[in-house]
Amino acid sequence: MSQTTVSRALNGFPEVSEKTRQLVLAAAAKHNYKPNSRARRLATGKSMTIGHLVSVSKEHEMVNPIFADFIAGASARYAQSGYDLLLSLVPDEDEFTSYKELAARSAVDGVVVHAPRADEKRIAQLNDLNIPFVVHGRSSNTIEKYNWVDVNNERSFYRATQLLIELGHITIGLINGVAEMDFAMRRAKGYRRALEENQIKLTDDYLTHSEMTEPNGYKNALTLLDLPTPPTALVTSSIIMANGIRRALDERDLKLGRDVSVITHDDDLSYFRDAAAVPVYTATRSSVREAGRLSADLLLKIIADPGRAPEGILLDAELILGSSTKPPRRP
Amino acid sequence: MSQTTVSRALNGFPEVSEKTRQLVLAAAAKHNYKPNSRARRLATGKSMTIGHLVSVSKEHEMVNPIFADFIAGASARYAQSGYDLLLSLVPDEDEFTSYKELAARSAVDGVVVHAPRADEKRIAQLNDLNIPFVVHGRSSNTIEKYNWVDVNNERSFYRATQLLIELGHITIGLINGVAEMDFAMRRAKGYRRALEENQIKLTDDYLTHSEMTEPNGYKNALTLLDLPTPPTALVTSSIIMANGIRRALDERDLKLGRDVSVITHDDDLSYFRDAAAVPVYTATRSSVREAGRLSADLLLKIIADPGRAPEGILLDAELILGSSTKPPRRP
DNA sequence: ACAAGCCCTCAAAGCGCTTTGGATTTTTTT
DNA sequence: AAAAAAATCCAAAGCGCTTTGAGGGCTTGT
Repeated sequence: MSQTTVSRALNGFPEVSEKTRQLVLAAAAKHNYKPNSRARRLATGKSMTIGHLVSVSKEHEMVNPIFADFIAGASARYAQSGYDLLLSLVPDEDEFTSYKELAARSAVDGVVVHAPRADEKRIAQLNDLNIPFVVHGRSSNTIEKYNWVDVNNERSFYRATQLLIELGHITIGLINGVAEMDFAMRRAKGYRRALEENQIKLTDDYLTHSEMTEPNGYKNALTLLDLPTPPTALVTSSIIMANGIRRALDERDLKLGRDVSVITHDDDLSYFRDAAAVPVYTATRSSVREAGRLSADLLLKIIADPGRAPEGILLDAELILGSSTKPPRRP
Repeated sequence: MSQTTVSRALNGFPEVSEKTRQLVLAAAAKHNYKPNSRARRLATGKSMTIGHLVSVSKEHEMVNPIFADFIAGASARYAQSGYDLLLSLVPDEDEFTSYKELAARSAVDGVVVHAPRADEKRIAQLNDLNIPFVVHGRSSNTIEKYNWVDVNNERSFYRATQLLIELGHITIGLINGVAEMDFAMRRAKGYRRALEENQIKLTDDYLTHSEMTEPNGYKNALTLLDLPTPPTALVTSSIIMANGIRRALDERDLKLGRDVSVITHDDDLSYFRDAAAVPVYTATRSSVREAGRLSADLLLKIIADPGRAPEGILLDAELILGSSTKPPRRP
């Protein structure tokens, strides 16, 4: 049997009879034959690989656990379509170089951009390189068109803050992510808008920006609690920070909910799933794993149809009521 | 200038003059030329890719955040040597199929095996497939030789338990990982050995096994605290579970350290780094990122020299004193 | 100045597939 | 039953590199 026939049978071309196809498939299964990906990729001109470049700041060397869940979502989708997932953690100053290199050696058919900043150079760069990409998040100060999957950060933090205000809180802190990140900016915006609409004036002392680690949650919570007029409620950007905040409250002998209300953004991480009948935290919840799935989906569509107009997918974070929010204690 | 010369210049062969090489390099840099990886891989017969297959249990769909840090360590090492990292999350029943497929289509030059069980079929399977691999962890019930990088789990949990006993604790619980996992088994063994050596008899009620999530830490801590004779000290396998334990203590109005002592294993995750002058948790600490680096290192060595005798690298977890351990309160 | 030797360069083959275009066989039509 | 059409199959080219085996230019020795 000729090579052509085998190739056609395996790749589902119509020029081969069903009978032959079955024969070929049976033989392939028997000998555990799979076309060599290297040869196949060279012949087809596709690399059947999606790149995920995660930038790691040189000093901090941190990898946000949300990547694990995001990638878990994406990976499942790639597997379905026969794509491989190439993961690369790059020092952030080398980011562009890495993209360029990937493009030059044509190692990937597309990439996912993680953690965009409000000013994000990568978008223009990738458009220049003409390599299909999807951004997980958005970039406020970017005018170019691009494909993205994001959560309604501004609106959900507006709602979270609004909820606290309705409960009677007036002094509300925000323990946010790194200031340059787009999502952090949007969240701060939502928070500020809610305060303004209710004529609440708070200085920026009530707003902290940092990498969303547990220790930072702790530290920033302490800082806010030490203000002359400490907040009676906190909004925070990550359930991991919320864990740190809880520790800070504990140390001050304050009780979560009773003494200080907390609303957290909840990415629905598999190792921090808040699935009790009454959730521990009142939260703006949106599954990052689902975002991964959708991003992968969108990217594969773009690759299949390069002429496609850029699309944005906005996910709704739900505001979930838990037991970490109560009216402030009467003084 | 001929293709050969360019190829040789770029790949550092001695048959080309230094002058020519510089010329070629300059031209390559100018046009941003990088050899097409697909073609190169076909020609060389190497795929220059390392596979990381992470198995995800279908029901739980969980991705342990330690992967993020482990892979961060490994990724850096691969990048240095020009290798790509192929990440695949596979439902655990498909594990072997995935390895076989990867081997058949020769998509990777080697793989890293994550989270081995005490009975681990993958090791024999990979040996059969004759594909270079390194196990992160070990498999107690496996007689075959293989390369591994592991922490001294038994010893460090022995020491942790011993420390609690020396402080005066007699009722000590262990909140462990999934029972089938090799590391969990070793940790339980170390814990039991310390108890036995001190003639402390405790039923298995004081030992819980589960996925190492925050909610499980919480739930299992509550279970133990509800025993007729509740433990005055806990050992746990993950700092994430420790966060859950802290929440459980909080709910019972117990103070970490004062009322209940806790020692946790600490993988030194970047988002949970316990770096205070006096650490929050007394812990058996070992950087999983470093383990990633070492695993990658070892795997690349094996690939470079297939004749190599299998090697095991045993890392020492340090016992770090923090403020979560005190003598038990006098009743 | 010529031959020998060395260093550098080149043309061509091959990696294992896919894909094209033509050849062969089978089926359908009249 | 012969011709036309359809269904199969096959040989060969090509994907963009690396690598082999051979040729060309330059330096050195006599």
